[in-house]
Amino acid sequence: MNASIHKSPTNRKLAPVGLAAVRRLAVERMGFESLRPEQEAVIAPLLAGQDVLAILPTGAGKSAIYQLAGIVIGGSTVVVSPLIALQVDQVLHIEGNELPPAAVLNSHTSASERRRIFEGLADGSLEYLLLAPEQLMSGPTLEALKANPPGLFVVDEAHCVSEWGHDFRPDYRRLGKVMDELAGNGSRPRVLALTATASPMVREDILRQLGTSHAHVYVAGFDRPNIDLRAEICPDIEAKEKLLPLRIAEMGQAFGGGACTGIVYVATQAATDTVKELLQQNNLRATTYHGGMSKADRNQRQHEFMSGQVPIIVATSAFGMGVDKADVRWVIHYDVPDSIDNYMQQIGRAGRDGQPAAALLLYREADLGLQKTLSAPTKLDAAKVADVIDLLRKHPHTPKEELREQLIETIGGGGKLDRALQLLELIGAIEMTLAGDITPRRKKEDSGAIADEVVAQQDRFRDWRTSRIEQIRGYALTDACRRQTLLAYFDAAAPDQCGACDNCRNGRTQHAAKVAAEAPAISANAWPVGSTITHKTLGRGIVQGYGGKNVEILFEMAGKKTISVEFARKKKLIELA
DNA sequence: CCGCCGAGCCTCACGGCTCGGCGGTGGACGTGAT
Repeated sequence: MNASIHKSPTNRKLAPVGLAAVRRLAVERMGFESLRPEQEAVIAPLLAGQDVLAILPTGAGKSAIYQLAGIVIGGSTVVVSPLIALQVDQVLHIEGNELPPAAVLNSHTSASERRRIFEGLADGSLEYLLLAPEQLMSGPTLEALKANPPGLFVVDEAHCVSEWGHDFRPDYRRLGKVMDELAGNGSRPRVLALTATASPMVREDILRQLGTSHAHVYVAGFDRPNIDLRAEICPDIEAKEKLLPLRIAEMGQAFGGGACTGIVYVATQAATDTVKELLQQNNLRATTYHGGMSKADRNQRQHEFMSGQVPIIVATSAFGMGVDKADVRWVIHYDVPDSIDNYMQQIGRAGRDGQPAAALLLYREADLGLQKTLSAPTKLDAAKVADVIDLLRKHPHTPKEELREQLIETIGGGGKLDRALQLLELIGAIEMTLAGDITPRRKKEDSGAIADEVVAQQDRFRDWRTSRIEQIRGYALTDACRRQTLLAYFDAAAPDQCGACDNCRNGRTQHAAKVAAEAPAISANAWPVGSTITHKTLGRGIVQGYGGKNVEILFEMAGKKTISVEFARKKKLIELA
């Protein structure tokens, strides 16, 4: 599907006169009564020339922020968005309001359309250009933007930078370099990164990757108080099979009787069918959705669910981004997700209308294993990495395509080479341009030692991924208030007891609070929760909380660790950063 | 690293059990062939 440049009658630039102009535009073009405080809190620093990372809950009007600010800030607005379908939705939304022209650019864009887009950038008639990060790696697109630098560079769904940039979609990691290239012409655009969920670690990762470490970070809050939180421990698959239809039926009753809308998340594509059959045996109508289906199938099933023809959708994590159905009453995880980050994203699809909704996690210990395999990064062999380094040093003038073939022969394909190069660059052993030209650095050091560093880096990444899965276990098994547990992960304030989770309802929370109160009060004299610290061997991390005599720290590279406060003090291991 | 499957075992017709080997396990863009 291709959205074309829309020649709207409002095709004129407005003078950059600041917030007053944005407020007026919001009323005139979008029909708002006024801007929301969160929107102003993001737009104001942007207009003042700052980069901004904004974490705003769904429904806070994220797109309006860049749509309005983009007009007032001179130059075009480039919007990086992870899915073509999302980009097309955005363009349709822009065209529905009286906003300047917008276009999407991707591999399906025809040559003539592409030419019109580049012309639009050159003569200033195109305001919004929506594309995926991969598109920015194409020479012509980058050249067109360098020739006509945008005023505002938006990274929508910015958690993808951290979530996918490490391995799945590495071009997300190269966005910082794209901006460096744009800045090479003396005009680095202002950066606006937008997302609904980002833990402190993910925030730091996003800013580091985008090269905007001094950005203004605005967090509007994570809590979705209308979503009731529950988890049930299931010893085996039979328990899950029994509970799922039962709980769905109960929710139907609780939320007004009859079939009510919900999402069942499963871990594998095959499980979408088996769980759908399980539901059908219990007279529950459901459809399925996963990434292995054809585009047409996916569209059809999504439509069936969105339009209310089928109340339940059984899906892998492929389902959800950009899904904005107001009346989803419940989200049930039949299999555990891979992290609290993704859990929050997925349950956030319930209760968008503000009415009561529920999120239930069916936790089976053995399900963690699958997530561990799925999210485990590729293994790198130190000897082969050393060979790669030697090859790079020996052949600085080999044409890069030829060199790449040799490198793949050395280390293997399947992303291994790209990951190795990415890590070599991270530790400063090579420099790499967007075009893929590589310059070796640290040439006097032993290639074996550098390779060990690369492998150690990869191991720490693996540990971080594993620790995220471990925290799902923590959430499932906790006696504390579930809302508090989730919000603490995101470093967000929470009441002692929310009253809207299973633990609060059955009194477990009060017991947990009593135990905590009886533990020695150590946190006051140690490092405040939420503060950034440096550990002698484990590096930078964020204090997440205290349990007994231990402090829990989420490290950038090493993941979550529990450390004895007394030991850390005695050895002077931890210092406030 | 889980779970499925077949082999082997126990014992006497068939089924139930254990054990070891091995296959499968998310997410999207792009390019280029048909």
